[in-house]
Amino acid sequence: MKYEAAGNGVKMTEFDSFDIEHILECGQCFRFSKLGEKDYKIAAHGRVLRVTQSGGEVLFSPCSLLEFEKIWAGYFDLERDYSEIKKFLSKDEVMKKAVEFGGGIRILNQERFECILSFIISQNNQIPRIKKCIGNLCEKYGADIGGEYAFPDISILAKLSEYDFNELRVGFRAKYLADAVYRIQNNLININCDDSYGEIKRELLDTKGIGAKVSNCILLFSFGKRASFPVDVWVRRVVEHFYFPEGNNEIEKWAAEKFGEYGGYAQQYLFYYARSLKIGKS
DNA sequence: AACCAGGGGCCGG
DNA sequence: CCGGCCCATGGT
Repeated sequence: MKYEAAGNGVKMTEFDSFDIEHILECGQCFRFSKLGEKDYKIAAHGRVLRVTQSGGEVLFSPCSLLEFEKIWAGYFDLERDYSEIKKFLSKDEVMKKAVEFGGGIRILNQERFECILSFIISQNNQIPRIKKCIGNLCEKYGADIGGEYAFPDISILAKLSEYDFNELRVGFRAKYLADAVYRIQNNLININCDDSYGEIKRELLDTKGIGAKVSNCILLFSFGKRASFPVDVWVRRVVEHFYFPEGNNEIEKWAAEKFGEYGGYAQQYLFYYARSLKIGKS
């Protein structure tokens, strides 16, 4: 991969496994909007970033070289070599198809506070509405960052009541959000150090509104626990369709044995593939 | 153990 | 255009 300053941004070339559409549409992130073909606006790290991809080039703007190195390279997981991951997963015929379909997926390294609240909102909810709810939260309590709004700081949200959260139209999740903010602020969920998978998982599961699926998303997307395999309805459908026509109630366990440390990548390829297939609705 | 809460997008009719 | 369906978790 190469990158250089270009106008008010940074141009990336000679890269592998990067497609901004795959990255944003595979269900891991909610704070983005589509401007055009492989042209997106993302809000993260208190900034707005436009990512425009065409013809073997990706332009990140506005963005300095320093900002690219310090923030976005990590955010987009650019240091990681995906060819090893893909090679391992593609030994399986179904996974080979899924990897080919979503070959440009990278797992973003997202901010933990935002990720925890976002995936509480995501429970029993669909992507357009999740984006709406998070947007409501940011517009009302986040800093203005030039036409967009940053995800609010914990110090702001810590002052809110369940009633305040309810006004964001998050429904019964309001009390979960208020509780999660309290638990993060009081280190009952420790987002500032790198504990083991088991420790974080326990802290998350002890939080009302966070169950198996949501905790795995948080661990995968913001704690770098890449073995996590969140099982949502799409992943369940696609896995049962291809591997267990009779059904399987232990898909997470199956994935752990089959994919091991690559579970999270497998899940993302499968999710993106499943959404395109529209299978199993009968 | 099965079912609802709660709500807005979405799909089929 | 509208009525029923979807959805992850906790509570009953």
